Amino acid sequence: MTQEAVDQGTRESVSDADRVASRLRQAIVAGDFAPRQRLVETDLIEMFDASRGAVRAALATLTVEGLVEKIRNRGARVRAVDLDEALEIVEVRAALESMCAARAAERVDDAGMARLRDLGEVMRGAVDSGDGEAYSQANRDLHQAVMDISGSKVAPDIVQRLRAQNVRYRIQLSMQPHRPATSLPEHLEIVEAVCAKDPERAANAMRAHLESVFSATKEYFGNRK
Amino acid sequence: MTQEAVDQGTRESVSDADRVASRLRQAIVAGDFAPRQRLVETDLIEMFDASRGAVRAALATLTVEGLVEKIRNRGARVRAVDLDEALEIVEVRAALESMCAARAAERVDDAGMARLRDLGEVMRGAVDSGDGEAYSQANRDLHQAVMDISGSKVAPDIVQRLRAQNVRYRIQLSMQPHRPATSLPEHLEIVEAVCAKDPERAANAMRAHLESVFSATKEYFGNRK
DNA sequence: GTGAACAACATTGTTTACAATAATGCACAC
DNA sequence: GTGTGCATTATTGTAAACAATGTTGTTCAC
Repeated sequence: MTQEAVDQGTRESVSDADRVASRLRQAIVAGDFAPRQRLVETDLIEMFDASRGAVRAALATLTVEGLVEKIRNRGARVRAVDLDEALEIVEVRAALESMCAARAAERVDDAGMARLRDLGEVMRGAVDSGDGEAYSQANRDLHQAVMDISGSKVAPDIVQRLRAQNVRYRIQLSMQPHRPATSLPEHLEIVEAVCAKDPERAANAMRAHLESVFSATKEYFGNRK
Repeated sequence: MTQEAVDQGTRESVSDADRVASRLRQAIVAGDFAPRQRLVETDLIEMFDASRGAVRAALATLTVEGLVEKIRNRGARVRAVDLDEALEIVEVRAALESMCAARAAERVDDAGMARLRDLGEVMRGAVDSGDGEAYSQANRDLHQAVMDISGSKVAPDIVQRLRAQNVRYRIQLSMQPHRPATSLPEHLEIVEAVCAKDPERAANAMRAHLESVFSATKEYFGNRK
């Protein structure tokens, strides 16, 4: 639930169930499990070297989070998010993240501005060198940084959960060769708007960016399916 | 052992864990458990006549939902939402519900308009007769109706979960004698705006209403605490 | 060859017992 | 009287066994 998903080594007294949930979540989000892939308890026990109870609790957790779906007496599988829902998720993100962006513009300090500008430069460099993986990572970091700076707690939690749910669409979209070049200026405008401490401009920049993501998702997957 | 006859009746085989989660959630939201009250597994087993595994799974579910918090080796308790978080929740609701209100205004049909206007009349009547309970119920129904009409799925789910989390603030606020009279016109404006099929007006009406809730919450609880 | 009944298997749901941990109360020294 | 250390108790965390359910493959009648 929280971002303490470091690992089990450093942190003592983390229950097995939480550990399994953390690693399973990470595996799903990383794409190690395909959508609709069955999650057989026995396999997970071996994979994570945990008891069945822990695996079971982890599956229950991820089910509530929307990453896994369970059918009674038929087990769990990775939930497949359809296009309509993925688009809804982007819309909700737009509503919440634009709100957080405005708040971030109100509260940002020097350290925050440095962090944002740094991420902006990383993204620019990634586009120049064509490093899609680095861009994707910086993308995620930037969105997270804006929400951290906003000082909110409720909205970021929700957004993080939603981002995990449609990770498949985000990943495939970011693999489009031209996509980073398209979204780079949008991201840079978010950085500038927040650093200018202009809440309305920041909200608009974030909303414009996510509307761009919305259109690109609709375009790309609407045709494919 | 199984008295699901009283509970689900015709419903086909709902797991014990889900049944317990459902009833426990309802109990918390209804205020049968005070915030920070301990939830000892043994007690819940007796209370709901369920196995320990089922109780445990239910507690895990409600923990992810944000209604319960667990401390390792120290058990579960009803999570207490502080004022800051309650206000954040109202802000998030404003962002999401105003979006849904606009969507509802675009999609509303005759049946939906009839439902909204009916609820508006119920609220007006409740204010006239001073029936706070009826007003509260209609209030909840109205917000739910707008989200139903919006045809969305993601945002309503989130809002419902958030509403459950700060139920305590909502209830106490609605007990303020003058509060229904204040919020009635706001609610009626929402109804009118949606029925006028004016998305922007609907979003503004919903946002204005929730900003009013925000202010009232801050005012009332900010002084008390 | 086709379809239905049935049996063997795989997987999950449930219950029970056991271990680990934190809270509590008591004795005892000072 | 007060505080510390120890033993007891209450409560949760973990593991294993058992029961129920769904799935699959096979046999047999037609």
